[in-house]
Amino acid sequence: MGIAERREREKEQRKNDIIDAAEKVIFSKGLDTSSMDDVAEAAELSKGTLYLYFKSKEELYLAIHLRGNQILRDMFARAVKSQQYGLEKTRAIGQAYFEFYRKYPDYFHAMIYYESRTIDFEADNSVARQCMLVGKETLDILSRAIREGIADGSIRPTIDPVKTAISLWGQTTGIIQVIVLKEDVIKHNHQLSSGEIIDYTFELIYHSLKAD
Amino acid sequence: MGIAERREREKEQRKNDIIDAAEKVIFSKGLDTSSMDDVAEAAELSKGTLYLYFKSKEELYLAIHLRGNQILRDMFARAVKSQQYGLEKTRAIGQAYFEFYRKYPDYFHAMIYYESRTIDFEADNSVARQCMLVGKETLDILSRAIREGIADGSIRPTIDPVKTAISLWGQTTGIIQVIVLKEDVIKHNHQLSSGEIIDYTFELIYHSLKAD
DNA sequence: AGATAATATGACTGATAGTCATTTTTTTGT
DNA sequence: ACAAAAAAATGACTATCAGTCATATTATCT
Repeated sequence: MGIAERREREKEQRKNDIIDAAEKVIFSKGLDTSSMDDVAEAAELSKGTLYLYFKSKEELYLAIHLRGNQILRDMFARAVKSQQYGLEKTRAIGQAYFEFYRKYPDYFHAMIYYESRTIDFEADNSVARQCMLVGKETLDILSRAIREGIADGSIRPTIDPVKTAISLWGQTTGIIQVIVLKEDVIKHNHQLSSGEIIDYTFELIYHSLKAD
Repeated sequence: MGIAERREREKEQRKNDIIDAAEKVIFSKGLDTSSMDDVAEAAELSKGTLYLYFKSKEELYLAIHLRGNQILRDMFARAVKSQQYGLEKTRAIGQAYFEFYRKYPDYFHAMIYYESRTIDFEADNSVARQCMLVGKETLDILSRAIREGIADGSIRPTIDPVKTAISLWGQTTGIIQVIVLKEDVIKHNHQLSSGEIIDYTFELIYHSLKAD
């Protein structure tokens, strides 16, 4: 009998509806100023019901974060396919990251929100677990591109693919974060646009990887 | 008459006492779980009084952040003095940043807290203003080191000192942040220590700057 | 149809940021 | 030295909100 299955599907559906409502509210008002009552109203459910699907506001926000992670992973996968050589794949991944921020700034914000607090990914919390898994997949795409670059001779052979992937991940997240938060200050103090800084950063990274 | 001046001094002193108390509480319990009542009790003042000196919990935390910024700036200044050539100065700055995190993880956390939310530095808010100023001084130390490196031939001449300073600032903050938050995951998934990642990152950056 | 299980509700609780009328302390003018 | 004025400090109070739970509604099973 398919009743249990249907129920499972409906539960998933409702979960998604709640995330949709939460996005609508949080993306328009900001996380801090959005209450669970706001989300409940947007979802046309009572607040208590939200807590049947997500055990805290934090976990609900983490579910939004997860969606962002999935989009980013898919963008990385597409970026890799767009280029032939590993070095260019790596650069394309960096550009995809920045494009992700441009296209989905709210998701990026959700991501960096979790960059400022420690989450217990080991906790038996399916959302946090999934986040970690998708994050690992994303990083794997990057380290694979680097490995390919070494194999095809576009990246210098002394490069360590895994260390480099982790390092680039941090570096790129960091520079985008600086741009998000200090764009105005940088424009005001140094007359530089975010695009210039980003492109320049990718040049630096490119230079640090390319075979001579 | 020196009364106004003494008052000014006393006010400054009290402000500092409050920040001391706030650090004690927040560094031991965490920001989210520390209440203004906790801080008030630690400062042996009523909560209302705190609000005479800081207009919000946020601003009080920003004052802690400012202290961290000042320490970091001073560490950068010392790092620069420790080396002769620009390229080595630049690397020493990076190492000083990581050392700052090691020595003052609580200040680092206060810093990245503000990396996840936009602050209005233009607001007539002396603490935010001071933060921005100290941040600018810190960045100037870095861009000066890079400029020196170009002049002394240790850094390649095509490097743009200001763009590079901004870029390295973001990259380094980003990689330390990744380490702070994902140290366990990285150890578990890739058997890599934070020291290895950091050293490797500095090698990459070094390679991207050095004259050939 | 009645019993049982699964979902949903919203009033309630506890915590806490921020306010403000009142009190206490300090300074000033005589 | 004292009263008036100014400055600093207080803590009870308000508003908001995350999270809970006893109760009600709806769906499923026999």
